[in-house]
Amino acid sequence: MDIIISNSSGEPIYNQISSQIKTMILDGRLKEGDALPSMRSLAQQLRISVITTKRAYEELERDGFIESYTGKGSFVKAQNTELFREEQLRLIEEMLSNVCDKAKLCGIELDELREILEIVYGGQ
Amino acid sequence: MDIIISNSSGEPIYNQISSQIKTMILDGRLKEGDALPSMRSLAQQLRISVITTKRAYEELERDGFIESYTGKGSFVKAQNTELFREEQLRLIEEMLSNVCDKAKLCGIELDELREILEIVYGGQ
DNA sequence: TAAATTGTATATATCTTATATACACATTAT
DNA sequence: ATAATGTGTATATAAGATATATACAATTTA
Repeated sequence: MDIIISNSSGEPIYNQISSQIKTMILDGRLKEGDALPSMRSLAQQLRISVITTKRAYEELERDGFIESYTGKGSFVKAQNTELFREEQLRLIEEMLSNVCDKAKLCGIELDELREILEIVYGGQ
Repeated sequence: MDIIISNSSGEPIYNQISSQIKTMILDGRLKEGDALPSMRSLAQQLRISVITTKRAYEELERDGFIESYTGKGSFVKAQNTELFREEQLRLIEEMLSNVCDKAKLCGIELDELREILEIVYGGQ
């Protein structure tokens, strides 16, 4: 499992893990029923504590992405992608609203924002 | 001084204060040389500790927005608005990049993002 | 059924946020 | 001049979030 964590980013490690796994589930790299690495093996691989991987998995379980069974392991659940899309849209709207606030504050026009958006969306 | 703080937002109080004062400086409500409310009076008004207002003012001082003098008070400095604009542009680009990552993850097209951007920029 | 592997729970350490209190400097009223 | 008040500053402390070590419980496997 390719997970990369940064200690300097300021984002909690358990969040980095759960969001990367979320991404893998949503883009199809992980499918319904697939087994996740055990909390211990992932912790060992990332050189962090089991408690931290557990917290990441708890977050994924709370959000309906996986299920864990004592003694067996953790597995990807069936996804409601449409519901997730709606949730993401709400988040994106909020983020764009923050961008607009920042922009207006120093006189950045809508056109300029549109340009930046197109550039960062297009490339990568 | 009209400053509104929220205890439930999750954003640190000192950040809420400093960012609102930054806004006032940048949109012209506060001008070079203007005196800020004393740390004590602002703390009293917001029913928070002096240490918290001090931390907000320290942040503003570190970012070059104000200067504080023991016994006298805190005052707005001359602004380099062009430099600030450049910094904000970098931040905005980063935020838009995050938006695009989120969008691609659940199949949201550039057109849809553009629409949302226009809506949240236009109204308010 | 014993050993190994899995998830879980408890107690602890460190950092960030927010605070109370006491201190140092400048202005103002006497 | 100087005492009183108002200003910013420094130290010690409390509460919450993040990450950990260690021991416990359930399942699988040899």
